[in-house]
Amino acid sequence: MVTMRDIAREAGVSQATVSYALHNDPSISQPTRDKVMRAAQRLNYSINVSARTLRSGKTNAIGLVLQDIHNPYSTQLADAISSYANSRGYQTIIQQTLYESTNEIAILQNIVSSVCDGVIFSPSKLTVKEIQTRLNGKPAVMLSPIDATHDYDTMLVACEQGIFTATSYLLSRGCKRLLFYCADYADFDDIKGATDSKWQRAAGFQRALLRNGITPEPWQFVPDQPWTRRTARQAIIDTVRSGLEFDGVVCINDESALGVIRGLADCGLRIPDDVMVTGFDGVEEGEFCVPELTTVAMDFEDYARQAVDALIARINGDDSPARDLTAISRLVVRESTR
Amino acid sequence: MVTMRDIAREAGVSQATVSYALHNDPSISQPTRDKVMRAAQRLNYSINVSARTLRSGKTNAIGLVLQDIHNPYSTQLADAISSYANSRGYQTIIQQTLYESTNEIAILQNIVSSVCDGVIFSPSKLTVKEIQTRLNGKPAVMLSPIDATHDYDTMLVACEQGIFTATSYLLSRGCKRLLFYCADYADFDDIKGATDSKWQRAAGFQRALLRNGITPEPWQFVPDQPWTRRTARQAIIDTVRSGLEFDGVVCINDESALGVIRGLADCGLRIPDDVMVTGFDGVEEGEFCVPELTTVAMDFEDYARQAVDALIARINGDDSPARDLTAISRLVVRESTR
DNA sequence: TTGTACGCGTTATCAA
DNA sequence: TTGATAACGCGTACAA
Repeated sequence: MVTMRDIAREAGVSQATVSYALHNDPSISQPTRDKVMRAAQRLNYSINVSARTLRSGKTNAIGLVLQDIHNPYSTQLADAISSYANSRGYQTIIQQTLYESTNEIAILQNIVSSVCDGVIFSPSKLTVKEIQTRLNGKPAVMLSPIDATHDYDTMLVACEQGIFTATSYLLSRGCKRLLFYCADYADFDDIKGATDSKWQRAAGFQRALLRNGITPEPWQFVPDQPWTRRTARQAIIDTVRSGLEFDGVVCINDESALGVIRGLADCGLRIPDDVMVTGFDGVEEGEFCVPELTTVAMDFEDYARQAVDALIARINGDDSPARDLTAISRLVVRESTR
Repeated sequence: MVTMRDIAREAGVSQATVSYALHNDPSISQPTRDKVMRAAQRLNYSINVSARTLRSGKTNAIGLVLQDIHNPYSTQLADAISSYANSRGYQTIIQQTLYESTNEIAILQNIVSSVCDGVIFSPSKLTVKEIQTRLNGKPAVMLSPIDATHDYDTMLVACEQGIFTATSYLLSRGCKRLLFYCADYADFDDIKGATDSKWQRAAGFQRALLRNGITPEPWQFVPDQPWTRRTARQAIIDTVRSGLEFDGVVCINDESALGVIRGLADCGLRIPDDVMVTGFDGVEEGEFCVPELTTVAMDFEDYARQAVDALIARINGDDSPARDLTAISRLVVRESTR
């Protein structure tokens, strides 16, 4: 390994001079700087990141902790965040908790161990308070937490509003028997104040029905499932086979919607003629499936920008009160609705 | 930040004793160890990774450098590799070169800076020789390089064989007018020895035709394109509009195949009745698109295991001659063929 | 304008 | 069985 000492020897200066020269410190003369630069080139020098971090306390990296990167939403989010962080001079270290609190704890440990300067964290089992005690003062931005505290900047998605929009759209297109995929049935009064993203989405569905004079009924709710293509496909097949009649499915996210589309195809139902389908997220796959997916699309770039900007501000010492941030979303009408 | 010194003070021992105790060194007595452990718990200690790395020279991380993580193949590969590396006690740091040699160089710099103990590298512009000089002796495993050297273990995919299998299958199902998406037409003799994965795939297509007594002709080759859904969709639409008749498309990868399926749907053609389609990779999306995609599926777990095992062996000092490694692939027949 | 000296938190060697 | 002490490579106050 080539160190600054090696360059110093090669260039006939001290190690400190090398450090200054490589950082373009104005106190170094141009000839000396050139001499150092050339020596560094010749020896193929590259700085030791551990030593720099140990000395400076800065890593120039942010952590991105997601529950699971094995789905298009997460990978698209990771892509957007790492690209934008990069443009702001930060590396991104991506980790997944796989819905295990032990992993959450281990990752938090690791983050505090000066692996990164701050973290964008999507909690799954741990509450914000529990996270906070383990974070030991490291800056963090939370992604849709279970409990609403105001200790950290929080990225929100307008779930209730988005599903309300999608549902209203399906009603306006003539759907009479709408299904919501997926949530267990609950009274509107029980869920309308929920902070949990699942219940917010269910609430948006119910509000749209009520607004149109329809009282939500239990049959309209396909029971709670993991939000994956595989489970959605099977669940909708089972629903069709049960003999239930419906002409539209409001899906809780795009991945489920893709599974629902596939399951309806398995049953020989035509989309949108027999059944209309909407998603929620705006993942790329929705542009290329057959039929293309009508969805409430989030602006991933906007989301990434807001989250990363907030985190970097905190890293740089911003101590203003925690803020709630919401990314832009909009309805994108494609082929899965008429 | 809590350091070993703080624990030492808290537990009334020296800092070195703390280090030994935390590493379960047998020379520390049980009572002392307990005392230290409790103190560490109390203070919510977590080790400083930079200091450990600086001192030990080991990072317990591997780099994964891909050309582009914005596609299902790459994300699935990244997922498989990081999961398996994790099970072997290594963190994975994922980076993308975005097909820019400047990025490749910058990332190599960064890797050499003791950010990780070794790297799994997918070259795009740089030759293996160029990479080697910049790698400065760091262990590496190459993913399908442009030039075949034998300085590094190399992960190969049986491209020629795989496309041969897919093409042969379509011929056996009665296809008479096959298209290959996508490669510019070239004589079989020109390409049969190619190492480049694109030409290997084209060669597999041609060999299957020749084996069945068919002479490949230029009209069968849709011109070279980026391997994305979007370009494939447009290209196949243009091909149909040009009036060319065909009854099967052998696609160079799954993502292209998904675009082709979508483009054929745009043209009102039925799959597999009017046109059959095959892919190559085995990405998950192929199980859920309409129709499901027949493809030559690689075993991502097997691929990840071989690549990571080889790299870790090198990190641990294995200096046997470089080996070529090939992941298992097999034809998976689904709905896009009859 | 450049060099000296020290410390960041850890691990490893040697004494005690 | 434990404790001093010296590195690891870099950044920076301060001296020259």
